[in-house]
Amino acid sequence: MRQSQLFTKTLREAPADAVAVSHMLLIRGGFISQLSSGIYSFLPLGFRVLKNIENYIRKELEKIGVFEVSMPILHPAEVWQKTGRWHEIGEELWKIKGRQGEDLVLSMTHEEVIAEMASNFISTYRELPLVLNQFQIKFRDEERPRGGLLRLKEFIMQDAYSFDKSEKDLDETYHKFYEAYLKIFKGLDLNAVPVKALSGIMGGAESHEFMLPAKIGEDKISFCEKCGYAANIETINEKTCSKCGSLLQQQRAIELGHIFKLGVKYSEPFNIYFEDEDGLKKLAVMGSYGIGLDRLIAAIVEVHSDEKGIIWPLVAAPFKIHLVELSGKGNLEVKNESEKIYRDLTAKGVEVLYDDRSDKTAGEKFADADLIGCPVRVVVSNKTLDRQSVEVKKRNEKEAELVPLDKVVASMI
RNA sequence: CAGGCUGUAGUGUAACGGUAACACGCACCGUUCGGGUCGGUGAGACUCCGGGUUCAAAUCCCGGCAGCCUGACCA
Repeated sequence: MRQSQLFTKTLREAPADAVAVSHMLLIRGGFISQLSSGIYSFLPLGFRVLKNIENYIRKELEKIGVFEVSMPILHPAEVWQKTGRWHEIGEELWKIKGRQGEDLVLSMTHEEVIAEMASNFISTYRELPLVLNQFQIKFRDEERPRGGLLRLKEFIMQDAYSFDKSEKDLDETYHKFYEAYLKIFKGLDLNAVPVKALSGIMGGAESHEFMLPAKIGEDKISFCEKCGYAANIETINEKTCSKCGSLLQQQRAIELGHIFKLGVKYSEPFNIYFEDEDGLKKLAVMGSYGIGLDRLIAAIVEVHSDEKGIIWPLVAAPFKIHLVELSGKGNLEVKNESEKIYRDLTAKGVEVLYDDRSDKTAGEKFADADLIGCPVRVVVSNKTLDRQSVEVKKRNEKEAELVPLDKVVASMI
């Protein structure tokens, strides 16, 4: 993509009301744009990040055998009344009226809808376990949205729902997600720690939250920096790590994901019965598993930035390579060589943001590249061409290196 | 929702109660070209909205609305 044509530009200063680092940088870099409190648009750069993360998570979850679906965000009140959550959940549940005066709910979560749907299809143990996944908008009428993307009224969630034959089978499915989530966060360079948690309005027996230690975090956890052990709700007052014995740190953390063993809380009201091997009718045992993608983006930026801007992990980066040409007004050789590299890399399927702007100085281009934070910056200038090469610098490293022109494309694939 | 803070151009900031200024950004001209070059010209604001006080309100008062921060809940 050519930066000269990119919608939206970077800002030198963050809006005065931005406090969170991620909020400031995402606004300054032109990733998001606020519509109102807790409601944001994704601009081209931000949308690419969102889609990259979504695709990454999708790939990882496909490995544990999920099927992807897409459920409505507009729900008839009846399904929410069936489980009692229509009344149980307070103001946070977004209720609206249809033109006939009928009550509707905006998708706060999808247990009800998936249970309603699954009840029509599950009939035998042979169909279990079943795991359905989606990436869908959630609406929550938050009392107080905050920190840019950290806490929103409307956000995208990866939410999966599992149906098992027994508690024991659910344990297995649950464990698969537990491991998959750890892997997903790790792949995004996030050191998230699982913490045993309360199930809250989701109900069910057991649940784990995946917490990322971060200054801006809203929750407190006891966390061992040595081995990654985190105290759960029962052991929150422990002083030392029960694994390695070192002192636990009280830390603020961001909740990135939450997994639940729901049991039969939803399968019961929706009659999700199946026939088991012995011909007996049994209730399917459910689990649910969710990650907030917008918050995930904010969290990445919170822990991966410096004073100059964002440092995206490879899988999240809007572009893998930021190609910067310093042709000034007239250096055709630099221009032509840059265009060629851009064409060649793009043809090979490499995602390149090409700073072809002719009205910007080198300093501005560098500042923007640092702010936007693509993992690799490639500079083409008369200086580098004198040596028949380009300059390659990783965003998370200090030193740049020269790469010969004839090896550039190959080295980037 | 309770408490607090703040609303001035796209962004950041000014303006004693005297009729809105500066920087960045944007447009144009020239200049410069490896870390936000320099100079010039120009466009851009019913000072959030509604009342009130006053000869006079961005400024003081009241009421709304909006945004942010602190709490609880959550991804």
